[in-house]
Amino acid sequence: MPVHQHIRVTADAVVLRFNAKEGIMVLLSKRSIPPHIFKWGLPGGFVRNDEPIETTVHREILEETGLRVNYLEQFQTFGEPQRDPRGRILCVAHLGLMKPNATRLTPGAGNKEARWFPVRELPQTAFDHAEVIATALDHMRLRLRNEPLAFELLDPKFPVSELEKLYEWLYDRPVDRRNFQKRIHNLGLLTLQQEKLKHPLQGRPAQLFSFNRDKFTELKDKGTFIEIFS
Amino acid sequence: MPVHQHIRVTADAVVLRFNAKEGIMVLLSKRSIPPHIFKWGLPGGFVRNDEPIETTVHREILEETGLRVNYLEQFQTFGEPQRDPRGRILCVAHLGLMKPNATRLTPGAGNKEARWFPVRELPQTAFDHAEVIATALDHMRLRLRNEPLAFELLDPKFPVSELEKLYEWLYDRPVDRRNFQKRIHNLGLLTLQQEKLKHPLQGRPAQLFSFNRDKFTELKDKGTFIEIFS
DNA sequence: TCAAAAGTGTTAGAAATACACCCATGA
DNA sequence: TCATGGGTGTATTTCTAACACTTTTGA
Repeated sequence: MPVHQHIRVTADAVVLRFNAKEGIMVLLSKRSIPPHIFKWGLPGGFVRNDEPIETTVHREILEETGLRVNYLEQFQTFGEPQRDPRGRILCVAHLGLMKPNATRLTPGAGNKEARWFPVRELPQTAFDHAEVIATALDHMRLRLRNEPLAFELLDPKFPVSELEKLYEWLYDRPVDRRNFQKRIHNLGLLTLQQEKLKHPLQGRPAQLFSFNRDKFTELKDKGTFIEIFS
Repeated sequence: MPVHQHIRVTADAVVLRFNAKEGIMVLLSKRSIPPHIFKWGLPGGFVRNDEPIETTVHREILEETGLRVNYLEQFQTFGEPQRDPRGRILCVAHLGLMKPNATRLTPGAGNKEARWFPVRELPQTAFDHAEVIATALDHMRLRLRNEPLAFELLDPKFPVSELEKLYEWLYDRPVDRRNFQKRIHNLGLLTLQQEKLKHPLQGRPAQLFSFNRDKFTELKDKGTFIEIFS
């Protein structure tokens, strides 16, 4: 049985970035070869024989887009027999998160065209990648309740409103500013920075905060079940 | 690159059962061939070329143990290059749940020996299966908060105390009986049955309840975020 | 001085927690 | 009648939810 098995494996990533104006964006690259030529697909590719799966993902993202994610987590393996016309190919799908700076795409870095798309306005996608993206967002919504993933999408120093707007975009519902601030500050996970946001486009400059990861780890080690937000 | 890829794929399952006396048990089968001969491993095996991954799991569980699970869900793919001495072999790991009846093992059904082990007293396990089991239990603990997985481990009609004890075993902490009942009943997910538990070993016979899946679906469709228990 | 976003407190209702005694059954 | 597990209520505290005006800045 194992001798005759012929299944190939790719590792692909749903890479997200966020900012308050544009919302949540996903990184796609335009396919330059069949199948699904000229459609947009997730960065990723075939796992090398001796390569850890996460390494494949980092390598392919870098090759196809020139970018490096600061957070990567596997979330599901897609394996329907007919999902790829080339034969049986499994896709080990990952969620990748980037901070707003460092997401600039330099055209011509590879031979592929890469672009950020708002998750609510995706182009025509290759294979089952639309389903993979939808599953990634569901996964993100669940994980965000208990894990500090949100901070992987924000600059090291950020205003509370930025965090709040991330939740509003992700869960697609309004959040009460006052209650949100109380709740977040009561958790004790944010450290006030001396600086304020420089040159806001408009309005009063916001206080900046940083995420206190040590405090989070301490709470988690104590066995406290942390509900960051819901 | 894809032409030279030589990676094989297995689908394996952490199958659980539960009862109040013995707690949570996991199904293992004794390996009859190298590597790790005579160690205990998860039921599972190589995915056939045109076979959906879940089908592999059902088939292998049936072949190795004669049992059928009533719930199956993929939770993680394990792919460290050195995890199997035979070469690069990925393991798409699943969580399987069974109801207390229908877990009787009939010896001699296959050529393998299969047994239930308490999750807290595992024997020596093959490959990285101890890690896979630990990850499955973490996954179960998380999913159980929002999904009605607990009922997959209980008989169709069960006393509330059975549900409560499942939570106590899984999270390894005591639960207040009165508060638990209030909370569970307030959710409105349990339907009172006319029957009472027949022939309890000791004490007053308990009222039986069934899980109201329609009600759960209705709440979920309304967008209510359901926290079953934590 | 205007427009835009930031910052801030109180109150009412809901939910969580802590806690102990009586009931139904079989041996 | 005893041992065993099942069933139940109340008071306190904590958390959640609803709600609007003032402050700071740049244009």
